[in-house]
Amino acid sequence: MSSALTTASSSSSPLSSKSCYNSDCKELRPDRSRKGWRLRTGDFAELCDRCASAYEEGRFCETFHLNASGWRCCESCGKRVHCGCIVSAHAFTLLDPGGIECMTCAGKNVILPLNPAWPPSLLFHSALPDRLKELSVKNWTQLAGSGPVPWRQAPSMFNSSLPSGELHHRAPYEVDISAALNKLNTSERLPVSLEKRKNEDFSQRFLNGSLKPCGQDLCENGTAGGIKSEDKPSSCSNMPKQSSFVKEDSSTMQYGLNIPYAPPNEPSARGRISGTHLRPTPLSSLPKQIHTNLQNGADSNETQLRNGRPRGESRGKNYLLPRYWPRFTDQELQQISVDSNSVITPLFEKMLSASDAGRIGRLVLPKKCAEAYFPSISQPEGLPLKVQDAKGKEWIFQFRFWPNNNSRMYVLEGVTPCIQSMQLQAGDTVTFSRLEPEGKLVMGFRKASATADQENETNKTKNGAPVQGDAELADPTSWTKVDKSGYIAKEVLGAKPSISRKRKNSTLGSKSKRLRIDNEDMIELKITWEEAQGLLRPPPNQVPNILVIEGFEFEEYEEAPVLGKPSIIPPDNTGERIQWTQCEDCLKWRKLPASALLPSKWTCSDNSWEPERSFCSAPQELSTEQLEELLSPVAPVKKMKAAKLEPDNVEALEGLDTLANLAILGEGEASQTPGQATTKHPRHRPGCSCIVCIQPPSGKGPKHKQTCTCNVCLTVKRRFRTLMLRREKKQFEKEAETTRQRNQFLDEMFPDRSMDDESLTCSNTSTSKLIEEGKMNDGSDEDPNRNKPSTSPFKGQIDLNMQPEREDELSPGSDSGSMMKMLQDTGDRFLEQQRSNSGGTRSSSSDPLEPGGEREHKGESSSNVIDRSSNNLDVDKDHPATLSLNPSASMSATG
DNA sequence: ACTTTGCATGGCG
DNA sequence: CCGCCATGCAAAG
Repeated sequence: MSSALTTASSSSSPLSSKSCYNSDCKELRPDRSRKGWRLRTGDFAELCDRCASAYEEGRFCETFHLNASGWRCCESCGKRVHCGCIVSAHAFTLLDPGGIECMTCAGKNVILPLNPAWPPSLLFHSALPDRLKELSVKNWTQLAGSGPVPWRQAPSMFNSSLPSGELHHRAPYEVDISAALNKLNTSERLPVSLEKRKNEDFSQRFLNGSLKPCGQDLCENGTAGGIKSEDKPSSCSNMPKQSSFVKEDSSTMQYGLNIPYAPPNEPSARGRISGTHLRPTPLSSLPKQIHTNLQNGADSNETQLRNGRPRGESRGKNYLLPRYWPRFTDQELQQISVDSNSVITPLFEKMLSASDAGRIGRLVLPKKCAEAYFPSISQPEGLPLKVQDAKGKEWIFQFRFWPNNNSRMYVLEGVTPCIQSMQLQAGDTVTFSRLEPEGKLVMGFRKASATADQENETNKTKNGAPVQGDAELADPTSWTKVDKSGYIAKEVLGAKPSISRKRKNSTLGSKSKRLRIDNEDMIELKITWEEAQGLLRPPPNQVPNILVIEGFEFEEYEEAPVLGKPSIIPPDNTGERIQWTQCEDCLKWRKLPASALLPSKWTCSDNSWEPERSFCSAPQELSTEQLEELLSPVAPVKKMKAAKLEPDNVEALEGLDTLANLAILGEGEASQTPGQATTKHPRHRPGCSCIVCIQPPSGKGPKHKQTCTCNVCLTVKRRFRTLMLRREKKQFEKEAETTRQRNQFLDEMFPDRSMDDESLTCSNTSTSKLIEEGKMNDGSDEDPNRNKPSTSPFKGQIDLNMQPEREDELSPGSDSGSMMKMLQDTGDRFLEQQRSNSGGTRSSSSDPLEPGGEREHKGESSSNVIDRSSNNLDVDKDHPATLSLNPSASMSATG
């Protein structure tokens, strides 16, 4: 496979202690050797001065691997980059369209993982926004129980669902497990009983991919510049197991996942680099942390220092029950972060039991959490523990334990005042995090009510986005009350906290739950990525950087964005930055300062900026015309801005461009006048361009013939075609799955085996073809960005109603004769199928809709008003965005 | 009599 | 079957 890998450093067996680890180097290393890349053992390659210098200066491959294979050129700057060994593993990033980019270039352009794991569903994605959306909405179930969601790097985490066979991916961030591995060296194993644990078992999670980074890291670092066959996945899978049982010693080492949270003040390069390497970020499902470490070998010590925290002797054996996994939202994290220099490490959380919240003032701590994250105590009396709440107030609790069945029961005593101050009760959740580098413990909370509302809302309509009609949105300056992570507390299904006397609400179990929304009935309740985008606002007092990625503008925040009520921010031509938003009650549009952060349930009464319009009876300032203008497609939007529609382009879009466009342009019989409020769906607002809204009410409107090519029909047909194509693709993918996994690994590690093409080819040739076709059809696209090599062929032409995972779907804007024919064909098939199978189970995600017929809203793309200009984005509400989608946040763009 | 403390019990995963 | 932990409960204050 790759001879390049058998490089010097690739010699997997450590050389004699005195020789330079680089086997291409004949020198003996001096007594004081220098560290190179990290090895599987957690140690670092011991290099002689010369090699170490080369390594540190990034010249290692140039020096020693010059003749090895695996050299490629950066697509952006053309620089040669070695892509075939461990040393260079982080020096490049794989581009979606193929090719690689050196980190310098990647860092400039990207804040997202460029070497994603490419889960099957992503294999065909080329447009970044789509990938984002994909990431945001895929694997929802995997989000369950997942850990903190780093808003900057979140995209990577959605890959945690990758099958175990995909352990090959490189660590999303370099995970500093060196310390853990040090322990590995002293390797103390856990009791067998522990090792046997399934599912929640640390090792199990490792194996199934959720702890991939460590595993990958292990692999990567353990293979010292090359991969030997025995080092490949199999060995990777073994390693984690070991490490997962490594016991902690008394050092300051921390195990577990790094929190995928980029310190705001960290050099962007670092953040980006970590981002670019990310991939399957395990959602940090495990609250334990391993600090990110991008410099091989650079900071294991730092890590330890940073986390100066005594460890219990049994800490290493911890794996936490999912119910304790921290599910902080980025918002919560952000709020906790008092000091921008601090990094928050979510540790764990616990739902308060009746006794916890009771007057006794004892909070029972999950044993493993206590042992993992709190100081180790040997006396039952324990220690006073200083804990800071999210407001910065400090509390001192007694952290102690009781002997219990040969074990311990850990409690925090004296929590009553704190609990009361937070107004918590049984069912609410307290969260524990640590501020780095101070190591300060921070206690936060999440009200069950907020969670309940949130979750209900989530599951009813928005998938976690506290938008209109949602429960109270957490006041950004106050406590975080909203859990956007998509989980539902057990109580929320019942009648609120009232922890039943019955122990452990047996019906629902003690685990947090997320109502499944992947059924047809719930689809209409989902929020789209696009909509979610529309809810994101820069954090207070933050001016986002604008990045252009693949032709799309993104807002990049140094801090996590916050959620707000959708609003429209018109162009800033007067110097007065304002936004328009709609009252929840009277639906009148009100003008507010653009900087105002609006709660999801904003009403006129909240209008403190314009007292005379702080009640619903006050007339609307905007005329219908003005509103229309505001809502018009060319109106600037707040969020994700796809390639702009120039008036000239309208022609090109005629007939087949996105539904949204058509609807907005008022073209076609079914379209609605923009600005005209629709009542077709509660979530649809004036200007909503989804298929539901652009159609006349049930039974009304013209009949559609089979040959009809109106927007609606075309859309329906297109969607049907999508469905069919998807089915085919699915089938194909299934077969190719195994191969692809292997290939992905190989491709990523050994690009010289022409991974780009191969992965596509082996995955789905028809899809590739379609992509090709899409490229060709892109001729009418005047998007200036399309010349960018790494740009998706669909940019600017992505249909709102397409499925995120359907990049193979042609944009209707790129009309052609064959396209029309295809639509016709699929449309016919659709109609046929409809005739013969009218009540059958239908795929909710690509449910064909009958033109002009009575329909329910089943997951159509209902673009949020504020997001209308993003109608070129491939958004599908079948893939709701979760607000824990912090990635989206970081990717938001201003209009 | 009431509260606090430390431990025991047993349901549950 | 075993460990966790929510809660019961008795002793101590």
